[in-house]
Amino acid sequence: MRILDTLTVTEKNVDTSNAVRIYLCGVTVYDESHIGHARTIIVFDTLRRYLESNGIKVNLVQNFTDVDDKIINRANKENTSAEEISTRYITNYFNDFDKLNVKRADSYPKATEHITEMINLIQGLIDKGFAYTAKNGVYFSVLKFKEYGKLSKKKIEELIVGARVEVDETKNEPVDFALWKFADDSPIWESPWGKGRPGWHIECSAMSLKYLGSNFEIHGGGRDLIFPHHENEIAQSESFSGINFAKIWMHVGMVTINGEKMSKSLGNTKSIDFVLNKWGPNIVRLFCLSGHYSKPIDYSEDLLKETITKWRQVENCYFELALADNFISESEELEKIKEMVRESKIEFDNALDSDFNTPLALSAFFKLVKSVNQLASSEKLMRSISDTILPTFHQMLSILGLSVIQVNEDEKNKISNLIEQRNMLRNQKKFQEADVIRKQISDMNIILIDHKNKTLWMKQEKIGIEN
RNA sequence: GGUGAGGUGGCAGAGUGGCUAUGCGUUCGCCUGCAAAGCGAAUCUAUAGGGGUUCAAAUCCCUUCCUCACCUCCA
Repeated sequence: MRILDTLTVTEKNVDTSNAVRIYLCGVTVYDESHIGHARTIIVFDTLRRYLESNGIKVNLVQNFTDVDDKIINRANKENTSAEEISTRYITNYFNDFDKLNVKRADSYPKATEHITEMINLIQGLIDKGFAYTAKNGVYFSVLKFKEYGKLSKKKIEELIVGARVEVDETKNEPVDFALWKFADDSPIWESPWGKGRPGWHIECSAMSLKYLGSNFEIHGGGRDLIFPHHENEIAQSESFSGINFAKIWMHVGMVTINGEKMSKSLGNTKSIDFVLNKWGPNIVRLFCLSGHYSKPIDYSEDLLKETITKWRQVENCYFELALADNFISESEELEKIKEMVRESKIEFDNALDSDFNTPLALSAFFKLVKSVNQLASSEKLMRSISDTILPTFHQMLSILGLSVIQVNEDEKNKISNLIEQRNMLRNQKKFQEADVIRKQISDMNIILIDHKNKTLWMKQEKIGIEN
């Protein structure tokens, strides 16, 4: 599998000979997560699902930033503690992402639980001459790290000239960034240099080193983290370890709305709670994977509505496969189907192997869906054919993290009985009474499909906008 | 201003030198008691403008225009 590396701007092979170690920059827990966060996390969730489906072990570490000025501000505003705020939004995070069918990462380290590791790292940087103590804190000396700017392709001189923030005169250079910030009010920790809090970037250097070592396979996050966050992480980590930090940097494009970036500061975010209520998890996942991960994707109601149609086809396909009749089919036909399924999976895999091209993989998936619906429509979808297709269909669904609504046995029996009653009435041409039963069934979110010789049913996921 | 990514049919979105991507939409049809869903056919040979290289370019080169992102916290 090849992934485009932001640092070298080349496609690099992912080393899968051992467990693939992935560090994903997660969220700062001061508010609800939104669809932008969801995209990044769904991309990485799908990536890990794909690798795992090929029998490759993955060690996915995703941090929570739970010490930050925004958290403290919010706590002050609500007259509570920073801890209360971060705990609340971590709970909120898991609630949202469980619903989005995102598999739990292998660990979710928190900044506040790794203060010691950060202090050790900062001390190491001071000892090696890369960091210094000043009036307001401990800073990283950017000029000491010769390769600074290599990830974001920025020149240090230009950063110094173009510094837009008010320059803190106590630093040696305006570009130097804080590793430790002195503070007197909670939350604060003791350190060899004085009470205070860690800077933003140091947590990821410390925690990735602790959990994944100093040269792991993939470091990921949103594109907006390239500068300064990931640039600074590289500076810290490589100055400390003396070796390359991550082998591949993988960055996910922004979610825009009306062509503009969705962000808290612009106030145009769509929370995950909102999109889940409106569209449901499958539509949201399909939407997030419908464009190449590296490019921006625009959130528009029309596009999401389109996605509902696509999802209905998948549901239709699923129930056709699940409820196919037990006819005996010709073996010649079966061989053709086997070949079709095999090619479909190869197309799907090739797309993902080639810089995780999910839109291309989705097109392979929808081709398979279409083929099934064609077979069903021409009354050729026998049990044996369904059984040939089902494993691959399920595998693709599982990689994409999609799940068709499940129906229990009681419900199945009830549906079968009602269908039988209705068909009896239909045979007697008592259509009004038959329609009453159909209505009764549709109230259970079951759609009936009248084929020539039998009536098929499917359970549809309820999608908020349709109500 | 600097840096980076882009501009593909009504829409979304692949393709990075030659072969119909794919999907949605729209119209008509099949199926049905009527629907729904599904299927079929039609629409759609598109590649920001201009130059160039080539037997051949959406794909390479030059140029113009436009969009977005990052340069400040941000997934």
